[in-house]
Amino acid sequence: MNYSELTKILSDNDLKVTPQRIAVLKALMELKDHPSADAVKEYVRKNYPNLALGTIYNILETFCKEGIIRKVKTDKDFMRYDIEMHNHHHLYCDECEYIENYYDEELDELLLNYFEKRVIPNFNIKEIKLQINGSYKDHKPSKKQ
Amino acid sequence: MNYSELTKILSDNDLKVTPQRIAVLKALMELKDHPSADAVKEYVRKNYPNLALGTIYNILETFCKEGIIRKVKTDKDFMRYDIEMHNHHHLYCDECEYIENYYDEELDELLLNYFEKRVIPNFNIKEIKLQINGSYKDHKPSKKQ
DNA sequence: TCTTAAATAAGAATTATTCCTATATAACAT
DNA sequence: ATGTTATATAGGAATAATTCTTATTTAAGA
Ligand SMILES: [Mn+2]
Ligand SMILES: [Mn+2]
Ligand SMILES: [Zn+2]
Ligand SMILES: [Zn+2]
Repeated sequence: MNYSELTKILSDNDLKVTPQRIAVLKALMELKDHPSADAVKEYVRKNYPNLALGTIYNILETFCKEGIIRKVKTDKDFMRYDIEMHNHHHLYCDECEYIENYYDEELDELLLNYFEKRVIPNFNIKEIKLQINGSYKDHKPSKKQ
Repeated sequence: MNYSELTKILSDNDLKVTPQRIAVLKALMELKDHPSADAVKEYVRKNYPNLALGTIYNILETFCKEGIIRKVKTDKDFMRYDIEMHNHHHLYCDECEYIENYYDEELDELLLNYFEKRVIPNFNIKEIKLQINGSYKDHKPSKKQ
């Protein structure tokens, strides 16, 4: 994704185009595995060694508010972020920190149909995400993302 | 659940029976809404004002290791815990911190069948949990759990 | 080029959680 | 019942992730 496509994402969301935001946006796209703020920091500082960590948190929060990215739920004590906004679910590996996107339209259809019939009293469903827990048969060792 | 039932849970898991562990176990059962360590602290200190927060974290971690409780994934920066170990899913309210258990055997059956056919390459599924996001039509205001 | 509201850098502060260690105690053996 | 010992706890310090504060910089529009 080139510079003008990245700026478009920002200006489409009424955000000022700054080098920091572009760098964070690019990092989120390159780092496939739902990076943490720290992982984003490591990545962007290759090119912007002075980019403040506080700024990264600001930008991530702004992107969340604008719906450019989402937070990913984990059972660790740090947050991870997801720039893939198309409908998908997640495969969580038991043995490492890897979280993979899982796309399955047939499944989405199945769930949609199921919850059309099966109404949950007093609750208004907006979306359903699957956490698929398990392990990769061949999983790569991985540190904090 | 009475005292001897609580002690049984501990001794069945080869854990020493201490007043602190009993108190935390009881708190987890009384506080239905997937309490945080802090919520457990507030609850147990009604009866044990000196019970150390570090001890609560120790106990929660021990219970997790023994499979007495589980961590609940949220997109907040603190952990929540779940003593309900029967198979269930979660309803996450958009507008407050409430997380409700959702039991649905028909759905579990449906998913089981679906993923018997639909094998995910290189991934070994252990369990599937639904995060059902939405809002209660009549939702109670709620602070940090 | 000028203006200004908004964004950033740098570091302090806060919060959740973990670590450390002296003391206390549950479980078991005598 | 009492003594022994490995383990658990209290209390406080340390750590790590995140948020806050404020002076400075800058993007965007006039
Ligand atoms: Mn994803
Ligand atoms: Mn639950
Ligand atoms: Zn793995
Ligand atoms: Zn609610």
